[in-house]
Amino acid sequence: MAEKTYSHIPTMTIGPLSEKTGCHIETIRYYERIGIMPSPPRTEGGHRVYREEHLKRLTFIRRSRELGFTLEEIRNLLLLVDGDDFTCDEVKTMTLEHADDVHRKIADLKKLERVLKDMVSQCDRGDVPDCPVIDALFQTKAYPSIATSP
Amino acid sequence: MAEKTYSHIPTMTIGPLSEKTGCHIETIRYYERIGIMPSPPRTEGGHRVYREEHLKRLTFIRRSRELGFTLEEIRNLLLLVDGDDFTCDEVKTMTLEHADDVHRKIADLKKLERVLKDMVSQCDRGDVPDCPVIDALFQTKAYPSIATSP
DNA sequence: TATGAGACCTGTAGTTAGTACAGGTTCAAG
DNA sequence: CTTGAACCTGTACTAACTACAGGTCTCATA
Repeated sequence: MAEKTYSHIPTMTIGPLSEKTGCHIETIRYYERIGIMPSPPRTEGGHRVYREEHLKRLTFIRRSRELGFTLEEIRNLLLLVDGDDFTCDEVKTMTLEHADDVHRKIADLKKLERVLKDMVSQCDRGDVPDCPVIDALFQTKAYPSIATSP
Repeated sequence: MAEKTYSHIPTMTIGPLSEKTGCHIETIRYYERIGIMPSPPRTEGGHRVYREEHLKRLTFIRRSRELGFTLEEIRNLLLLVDGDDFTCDEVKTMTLEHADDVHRKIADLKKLERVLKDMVSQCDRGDVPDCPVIDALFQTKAYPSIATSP
């Protein structure tokens, strides 16, 4: 009964980890390459063997990506988590900054939508070859500048 | 008075073109490389010489980019313009499709903003080490799925 | 125990829309 | 004629992956 391996701990290869997290296999390997996922132990043949902690970490990364954090931001969040001396305040600040970014992006896109709709509303005569949209695109400054955030 | 060159047509090198359009020089050369700007004539020494038509075309591209069209979409718009047998309808359709994209993106980002704000609103006790944001990020599905468009 | 399908491996290249050099040449003003 | 700014080419880099090619490992079944 006593085994020298950790076989009593549930492990998995990259395939199941991929299924459980919804991350593509290539993405998981990519995360390892760029250092936000640790290199897991391998089988003798070289296959990656993951444990519960890897699943947790990858879930965290995935979830953060879904929320639009960049990998750089996630890297920082993970540093805080790993250091385990972070304060809630630091995390809150980062999240609020990100929320602001999102907010700005929404505002930019709304302006954009407005301009596009305006342009289209000019052309309601169907199949004439003269096109107000094209005309507008040739204008240097037909509308107040649209500041699309990077 | 009769000159065999086109010196009576206003020309410019890449620097002034860059200034007038707000496109970086490298970007202009890039557009030429990928074929959405034509290769202009050159001086004997190899410097690019642009004319009014180049300025117009680049303005068109710039403006379209500002409006969030991809280079691929712009390529199509330019095909229509170049073919000069396009109908306003085709352009209108493309623009409306793009507007829809933008609309969806706005909706997605709004959901995102909501989730971020919700997460942050959980943590109002300042500097405790236990952080609801981090906790939420470790959850597989703490919120209804956020479909961030590609 | 042999075998074969399927899972896994590494490494490289491509995607989008540019930006940032290095190292060399040309232009135009004085 | 000189000099410094502007221009040239070519390559490499960015973010966040995705998509192979070509080879190896695993493990359930015969």
